[in-house]
Amino acid sequence: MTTTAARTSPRKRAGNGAARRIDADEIGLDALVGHAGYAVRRFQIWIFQDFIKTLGDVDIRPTQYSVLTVIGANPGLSQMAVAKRLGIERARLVHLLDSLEQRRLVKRIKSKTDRRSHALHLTRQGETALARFKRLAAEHERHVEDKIGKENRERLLRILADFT
Amino acid sequence: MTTTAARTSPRKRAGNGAARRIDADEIGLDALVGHAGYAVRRFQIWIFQDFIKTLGDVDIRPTQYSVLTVIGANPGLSQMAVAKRLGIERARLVHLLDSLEQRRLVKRIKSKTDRRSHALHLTRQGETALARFKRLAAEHERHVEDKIGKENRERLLRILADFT
DNA sequence: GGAAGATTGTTGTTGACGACAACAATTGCT
DNA sequence: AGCAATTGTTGTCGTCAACAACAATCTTCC
Repeated sequence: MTTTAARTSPRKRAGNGAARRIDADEIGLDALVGHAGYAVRRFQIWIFQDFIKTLGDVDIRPTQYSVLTVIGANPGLSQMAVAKRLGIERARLVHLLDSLEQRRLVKRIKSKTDRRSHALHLTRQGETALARFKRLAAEHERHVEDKIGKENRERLLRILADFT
Repeated sequence: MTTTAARTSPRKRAGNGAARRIDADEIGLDALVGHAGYAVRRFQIWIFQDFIKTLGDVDIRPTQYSVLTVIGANPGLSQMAVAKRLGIERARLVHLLDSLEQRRLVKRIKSKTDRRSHALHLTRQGETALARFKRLAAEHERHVEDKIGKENRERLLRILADFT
């Protein structure tokens, strides 16, 4: 509770009113550099924006893409199973599926073994649409490579493999 | 537009109703593996939750911490400068500062050189509080190390250095 | 077999957050 | 002096996570 870490070299003595014009990128981040969370947050914003832009023509957002992909690879899953696997709240998945079902990409089929749950399937057009989405997503992934480098991207995927 | 990539090996024939119990982690992610965005999103969620939990006693969220840190390292900045540097909307920063000012951590001082803008400063208690926050944030960062490994964390920071 | 407890999908609320638009006060440009 | 740009502010809208409550339906246990 002493003063040791209190002030970490203020870069600019500001008696009171801000003095001269500040060039916006000469502002120190101090402790923020070295915080993984900050870097990851900024990167994630960049990556999502590029994804949304790249898949803009087909109007598919990252979460929607992840839902479609999982259903496509595991037809018949329940909403609970999809939600748990993707780390989405099941309350949230309801709206996502409402939207995807209105667009005729997904079907909710009443399960006969458990009448509480729905078995999720892609429609025919859902499957062909997903194929197109995957091509666009691959293009997005190439943008990531261009941004951080091919090797760095692979390194990053390896580091974060446990979180998938 | 053909059928090439349409269905990528559904792991489980689901005639209609979902058959047996699904063990929740035997669900394939298919194309999602290999997408940097997905891994980064999951990691970011983990990291934020740990940050919020670790700084739970002092009730400081990541964005608040970043604002305090930048002001602490660059006293006298305008709201515009802080917002631009951190990639926050200036509209959003208004509420953040309202909250931090109510908690007596930050002062808005009317600039004399530009009467539109405010010079942002930490209060006395803001400085001592930030020192404590930094210690807790360092503890959080240690959790990250425990999770992905010391070298991996450094590698990751190096890869994403451009985004800070 | 039947009561008690858990699960599934659904609806609704709250709060953090980003994206915009509009506005008054002030500054800068010319 | 006049007009465009900037700064802080207020407000709206949409996304998203976290909860809580509920009806219908399993599951468990006696």
